[in-house]
Parts: sequence; C-alpha cells; structure tokens
Amino acid sequence: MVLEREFFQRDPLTCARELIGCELFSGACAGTIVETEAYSAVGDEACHLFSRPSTRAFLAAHDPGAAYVYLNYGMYWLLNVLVKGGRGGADDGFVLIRAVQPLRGLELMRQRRGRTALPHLCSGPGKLTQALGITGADHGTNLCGGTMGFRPRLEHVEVETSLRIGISKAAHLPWRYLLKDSPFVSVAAGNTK
DNA sequence: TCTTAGATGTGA
DNA sequence: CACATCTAAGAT
Repeated sequence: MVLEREFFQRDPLTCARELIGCELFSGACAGTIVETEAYSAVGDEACHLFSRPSTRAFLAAHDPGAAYVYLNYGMYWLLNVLVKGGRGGADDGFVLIRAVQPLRGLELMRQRRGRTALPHLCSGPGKLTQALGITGADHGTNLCGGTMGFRPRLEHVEVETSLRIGISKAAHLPWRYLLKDSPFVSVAAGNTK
C-alpha cells in the first residue's frame, strides 16, 4: 500500500502536515518522516517556482507525486514532492522532506553515510538523501508506484509547526512540520532563531 | 554547547 | 553570485 496521486492533489501545507508519520522508502531502505517543509507557488519567495523558469516548466510537465530533486550548495541532493492542489495553481507547490527516523536498511544507510550516530543518520534533507541513495537521477520520478515512494502512516501522530530552516526569503512563514518531540529531526521546534 | 569556515555545482 | 547543507575544528 502506497500513497496515491490523490494524496498530492491538495495544497502544500496540508500535504506537508499529512506526510509526517508516513514512511519514505527507497530500495531496501526506509524511514518514518518526522520533518517536512511546505513551499507554495503563490506568496512564497523562497519557493523555486518564484524565481526559476526551469522549475515552472517542471510543474507544467509533471503530475502530482513526482520527485523534484536538486543539488544544493554544490554537494547535497534535496528531495521534494510535487503537489498540485488545483484552484488554478494557487495550491501548487512542493513538500521538502527534511528528516526521517531510520526504519529499514540501517546497515546500508550507515555504509553510505560513514560513521554517524543513529539519531543523526537521516536528521537533515542532505543526510537522508545520502542515506537512502537518492540523487539527481531520481529527478522527475513518479513516487506513486515504483521502487521509491511513500506509505501511509499507521497511527495518530502529534504534529508541531515551526519556522522553515536555512532560508532568507519568506522566513517568517511557519511552514515547517515536525513530529512532536522526535529526536530524529534536524532542528527542534523553537530552536530556529 | 556554541560559533565558524570551507567544500562545492548550478540556475539566473 | 546566492543558494531549502553538512562537517570538522576551535572557542566557551
């Protein structure tokens, strides 16, 4: 059972919140999502859609549920999911997967990440792609049916919101979502000056 | 526990 | 040239 396209046919904020507690899998490795961020096509200068024509082309060319993977700071791949809520584009955007709690394939993850203590194995957007072996080769992949994707959460979760991390534009928007009290997040809620 | 510098590729 | 980052190293 995987998350289907309908899941991603909602606005970015809803998708980002609902992904907390879901499983992200890629090959033999998987983790429970504990941190996400929403990026919106409208009113969000931090979203790539605001300033990048190539990202707008990506939005037009792909269905909701497509992987948007890009290289950041010249060395880290960041994984996003394309979401399309309709409403003429006002609810389009991306969800950045920022941290997962390792579930399966721990051995392989450690191998790919080097010597790293468990809570920090996937506690950041650049870390989890490295651990799960996600690269630019996965850009554009359909995440609804394949070797990489999401599974629904099994139980009720408590979600916390906070400021987004590492951005300068639209930094006041509380669009980061966290699994409450999880030790596997990148930065705890409220620790984001 | 905290702050800092440096590695590094790419879209615009 | 500004980045949706991370790590090692040094100061506190």
